[in-house]
Amino acid sequence: MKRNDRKSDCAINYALDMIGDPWSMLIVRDIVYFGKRTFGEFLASQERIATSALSRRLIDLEYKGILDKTTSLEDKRKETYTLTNKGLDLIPTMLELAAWGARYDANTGASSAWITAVEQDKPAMIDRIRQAVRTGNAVFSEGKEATWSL
Amino acid sequence: MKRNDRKSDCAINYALDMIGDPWSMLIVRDIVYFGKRTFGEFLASQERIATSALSRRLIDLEYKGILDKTTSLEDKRKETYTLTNKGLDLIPTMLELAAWGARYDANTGASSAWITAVEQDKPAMIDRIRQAVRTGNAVFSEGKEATWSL
DNA sequence: CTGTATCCTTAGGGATACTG
DNA sequence: CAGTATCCCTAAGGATACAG
Repeated sequence: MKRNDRKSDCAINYALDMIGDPWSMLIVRDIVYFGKRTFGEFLASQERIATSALSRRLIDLEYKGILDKTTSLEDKRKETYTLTNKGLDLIPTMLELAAWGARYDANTGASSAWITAVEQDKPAMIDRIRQAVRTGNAVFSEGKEATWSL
Repeated sequence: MKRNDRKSDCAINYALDMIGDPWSMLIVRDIVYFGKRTFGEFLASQERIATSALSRRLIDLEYKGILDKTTSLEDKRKETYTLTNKGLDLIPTMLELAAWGARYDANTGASSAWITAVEQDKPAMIDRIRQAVRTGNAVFSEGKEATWSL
């Protein structure tokens, strides 16, 4: 029996069943930070996820109610992935992960300014981020985390 | 090549490398929520981790600087696991996971009172939790999450 | 180009035996 | 009891082919 089959009445355990794998939060990050919405955009992420893995993750996240998949209006072949409300509610968790990571990872000095800004007034920032994502804007303008626009 | 080998300058990616597996945060939870400190106590968690898996997780978390392992003063055979500062700093992330999980998991209604209380004044609660953990106290008095004491 | 299917490989959990 | 070692098995990622 695999761990995922184990139920418990713990909310943390539930959360880990939902997004406690190595990729899900990175997909959320790609959407929130970089405004990504398509398969190809996710595929081009820094961490080089394989197509098969990405495909499964997207299906899984949709099944779990974290992503919505809709056919693009412009290009019918293209599917567009957006965060559901359940997915948008992961923003605070994502920010805490980022803050913790930035604190202890020697390689992420560049993003510390942004992290610090978020810490100043977290609830307000979460609102602004949430709004930005819902309206299709990205937190970061480029592939770099150095320049953010909120 | 496995995903863990992939470096990126993303703080979230770093955080996921550290604690993005299915067990690490549950061990942190066991320490923070229930005041657990020994192998046997972790082993008895609701989710029934196997001895071998627990052993590897503990070694790994110590290696990553999240846990400290010290020989118990009373019983020399017994190792005691405590959170480092780096580990204690995971408390905010853990609380966000719990809040998110409680919101969307139908089975965790029992813990919502506690979650609500934390949301009232999160920074203060984090401090109190941190202090409690450092002094060896548990947030929850029993195996149930219903009764908390802070 | 978007996404899935296939095949291969591996990390890591489960059960259990075992050492101290 | 604390913890590790061994063996097995499965979930899931990587590479790639390929279908729409």
